[in-house]
Amino acid sequence: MTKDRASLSSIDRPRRATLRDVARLSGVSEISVSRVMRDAPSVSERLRSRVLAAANELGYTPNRLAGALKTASSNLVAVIVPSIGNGVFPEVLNGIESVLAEAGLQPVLGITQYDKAREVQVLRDMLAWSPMGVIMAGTDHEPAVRRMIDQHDIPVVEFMDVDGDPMQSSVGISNIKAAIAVADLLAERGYKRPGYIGAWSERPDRSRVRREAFERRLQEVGIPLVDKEIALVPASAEIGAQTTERLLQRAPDIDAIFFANDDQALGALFHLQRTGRRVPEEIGLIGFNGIEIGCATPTILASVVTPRFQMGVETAKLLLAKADNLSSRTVMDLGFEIRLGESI
Amino acid sequence: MTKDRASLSSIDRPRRATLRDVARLSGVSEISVSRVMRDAPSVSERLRSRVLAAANELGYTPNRLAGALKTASSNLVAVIVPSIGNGVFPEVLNGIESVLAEAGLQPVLGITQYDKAREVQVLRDMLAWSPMGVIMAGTDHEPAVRRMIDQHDIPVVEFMDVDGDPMQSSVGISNIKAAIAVADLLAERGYKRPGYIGAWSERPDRSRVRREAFERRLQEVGIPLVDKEIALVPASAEIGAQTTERLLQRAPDIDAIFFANDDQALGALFHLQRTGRRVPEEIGLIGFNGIEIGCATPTILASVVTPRFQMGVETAKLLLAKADNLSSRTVMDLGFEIRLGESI
DNA sequence: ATTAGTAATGTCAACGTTGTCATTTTCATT
DNA sequence: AATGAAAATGACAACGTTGACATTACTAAT
Repeated sequence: MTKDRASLSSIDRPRRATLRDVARLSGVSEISVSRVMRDAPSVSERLRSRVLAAANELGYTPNRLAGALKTASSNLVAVIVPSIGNGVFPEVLNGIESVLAEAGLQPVLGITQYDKAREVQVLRDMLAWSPMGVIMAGTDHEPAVRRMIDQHDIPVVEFMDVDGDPMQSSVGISNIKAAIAVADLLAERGYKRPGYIGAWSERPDRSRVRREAFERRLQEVGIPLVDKEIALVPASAEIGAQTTERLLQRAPDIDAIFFANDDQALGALFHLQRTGRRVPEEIGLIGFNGIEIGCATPTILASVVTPRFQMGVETAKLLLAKADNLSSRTVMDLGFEIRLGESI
Repeated sequence: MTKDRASLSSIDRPRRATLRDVARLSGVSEISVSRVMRDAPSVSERLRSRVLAAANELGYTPNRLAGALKTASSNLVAVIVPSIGNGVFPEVLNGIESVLAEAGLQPVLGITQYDKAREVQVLRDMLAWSPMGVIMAGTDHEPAVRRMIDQHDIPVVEFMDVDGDPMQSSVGISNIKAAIAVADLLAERGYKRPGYIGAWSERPDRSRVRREAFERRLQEVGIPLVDKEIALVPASAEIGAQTTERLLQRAPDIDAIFFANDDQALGALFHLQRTGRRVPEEIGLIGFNGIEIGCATPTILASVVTPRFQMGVETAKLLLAKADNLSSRTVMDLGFEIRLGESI
């Protein structure tokens, strides 16, 4: 019964230093240490340096869990994307991160695998950490998502898509406008028998929206869609080659194809060239997203170039703005650009 | 002086429900609610359902900040990568996430921009959240990194590279072995005048390690490196074309090039074909990483195929294992595969 | 030297959980 | 019915921080 304190944690190894430890060592109060660590005002230079020295000596690291609990706010930002496999989300993420890091915020990553139910689960898990904001892809969610957001009332920005109805704000491009632009382009260039190729059963929904708009517009301009082929698996160059082959088997007279993504489009381009079909003379190709490699191919791939990095940047910036003014509502259409290339 | 409580938060809007609220509504103690929410043992079915009903009615979400503070442990995992722009880290991340999600863990993403000082800062910020583990790229860090890890004693797995000396465990491939394999391949195929192309001033260091091993081995097998060209900017297809052109300008008799990455290699491949040089007859090309698109090109790109997704998976699995047994030390060499393709 | 006003520091009580330990209930045995 | 053991529930005190408010130390004006 001699020893009475500090024998709780495992023998000897000093547990993580706390404010109290720093306070004791530097002979000031805990709150003063807290103020120094947070660069709060009203701290004398003398006290500050004394505290800093002690903190340094102990290797003190603030415990954000405690701080965030007390202040009911954190520097965490929930970032929810459907996937990180293909090239589009990493680039947006990159933009998001660059802005968040600047502002001292930390992204917590959630991946939904294009599964709406999972999205709800992921969001729930993230909200448990009281993030200061939420960034998520797309505007089409389970009702539970909106409820949760409302309850926590926390800023949210949805990115990718500007066609849908956002909970608060959205940043992206209009897939419908893009589809129309491509349809018009095909008509203008004199194509008569257009086809369409997609992947992964049109996940996410916005690719379906785009295709439907494409079909509608083609109808309007008098060159209705001849046929389409939607792969069941995620997009890839190889799948692009396969789906193209299948599509052309069924409808050999197709003279142009609009792809849901550049991976498939490139696969198709290479495949057609390999098998001796001339692009764009015999068949025109246009992809979607405008990935960098498409600019370097012997035949430059035509594509709808989406501003992915910028989208991330603007999304994050908008979130920061909303943190100050929650009620603001913004829909930011960043627009796209059609790179004509040589394949159409 | 009539009203006395609950008038703190903004008028009317109910703040987030807590355990206490659920407890009151269901007429049980807070700790019981806690137990139900955590699926702790020793809870009767009757109580469980009563609590669940109340929790549901209030839309209760546990506050992990409080829980984690109390238990001094979280389900957060710090994941620190140099970049998310190029194709390699997203794929690893993908693997990591798939395993973490399965285990109910959440990745917090930190990006260092290949900056060692920034890595320290990022790690510090993340440790403030008491993550249950840390995953970081590479084995070469500032001394402060190791100190922080030691102090928090927390499991860490370093991925990418298995040549260096890990803090605890590492998962990846040996860049040195890969470099040797490529050098040997070139010799074996009868190339006499090899060149090398890299990017971004050889960030990260492991690309430098690889090149040096490459040079050393070439020396050994009697076909010393003729020349190299390291771009100052990040890798891309376009840069690949430029650097190749520059290299060949200086040393037109180079008959094979080893690239630090596939983006540059593909850019080079396309560029050479565009400008009428035959690959591999006049010049052989081999890249690094084995990105998917390289398999689909008219001339299939030779490359060192790295198991990026698997690397992520094994890294995360290893972290989970270490969570149970902190002291375990493992170095897991996943190996690589050389895809010969048609460009060499 | 007194005063008033500001800057610097401190005390105390939360924030929402959960671990420990105490108490009560339940249930199979005798 | 009495007993004991196990299961179910609860009371209480932390976890490490910070906001509100109180106190003390300075500074400048009289």
